[in-house]
Amino acid sequence: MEQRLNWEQGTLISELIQGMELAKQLRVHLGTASSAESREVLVQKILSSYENALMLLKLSGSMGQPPQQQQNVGATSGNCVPESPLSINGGSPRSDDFDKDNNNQDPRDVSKKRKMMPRWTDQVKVSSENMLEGPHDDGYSWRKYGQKDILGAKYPRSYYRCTYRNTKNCWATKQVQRSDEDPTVFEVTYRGTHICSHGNQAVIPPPASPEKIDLKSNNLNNNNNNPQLQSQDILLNLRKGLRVNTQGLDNKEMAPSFSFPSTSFGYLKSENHSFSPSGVLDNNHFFGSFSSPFMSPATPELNYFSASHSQSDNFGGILNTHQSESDLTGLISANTSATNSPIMDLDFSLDHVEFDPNFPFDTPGFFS
DNA sequence: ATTATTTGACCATC
DNA sequence: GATGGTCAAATAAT
Repeated sequence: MEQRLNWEQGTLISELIQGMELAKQLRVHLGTASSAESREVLVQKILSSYENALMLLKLSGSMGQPPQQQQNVGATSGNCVPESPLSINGGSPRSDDFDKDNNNQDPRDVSKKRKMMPRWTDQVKVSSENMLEGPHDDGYSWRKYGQKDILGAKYPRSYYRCTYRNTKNCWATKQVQRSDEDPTVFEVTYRGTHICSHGNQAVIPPPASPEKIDLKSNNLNNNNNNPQLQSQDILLNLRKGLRVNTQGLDNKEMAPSFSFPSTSFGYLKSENHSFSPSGVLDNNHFFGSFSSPFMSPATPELNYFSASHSQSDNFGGILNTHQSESDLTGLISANTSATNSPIMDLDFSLDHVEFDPNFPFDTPGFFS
């Protein structure tokens, strides 16, 4: 938790710094004969930065405490949550107990949060070729933490979490269930979004890497071609690209350091996934919401958001900060792909952009 | 030595 | 109580 909060703070600070830098750039632009276009771009960037920062503050404030305490410990979650040792406490090694020890926090927050994490299912077909070599991964580094025989299922379900859960507080998990009907098909249910930067290689899908582990154990760790993750990665990378480039001059300069491989967009539009009927989440959604002046014109539906709902910029940034997943999940509850139903993003974007008037922005130490 | 997997047990939910 | 999800000690792999 501490790590995450620090990370949020860092993100917040960098957003604010970015906003400041952009404002400086804008000032320079104003003093020169720069085009209105580039000024507009800068303005958008600035707005986006500050919106992100505010959103970050809001979500930070609403996280990590029971709702009834929200009004007076908004800052606490940002800075004052008791530092909890990640080490195992002697009496009860279970992390649930660890959570209980974390005062100021509902012990069920974590499980609740996880329950509300965005979730979507991907069906992955593993060719016999891959079966032999071991399926290549989805660009993320997963660590298996459990396996369970599921009632009525022929094959056990495997549970994976992000390898960087501890180091980067990345809470993404996935479940892999081999299909009864077609053993070459694996249903991969992803939960949570990666905040670790280690997924970025997914934008350029890695060559088949041997994951022989599961081959011997009946359940393959099949993780290829996951459009959602791809888009998450794109999101992350886009964010990175934004950052890098906003430190520079304007968006036209970002091309060399940032580009969308065309294949990624292909993945985004791929139909090779199905959503679970329950907590569905399509990250295309996020992608769509992550409007940016830099979005490729080749993605009209994305530009649609960009143009019509610039507020949704927030969530692109926030998503990357892995803010309150419960909040986010709520926001995205009406899941749909950007491709299929951009209208849904309208709600997604606008309903939650308002800031909580009661949010204690002036809480001492909140900005420290 | 470090990192990952296996697996039985614990816990929450229904 | 049954079930699914997670933990963590033991074990294996690197």
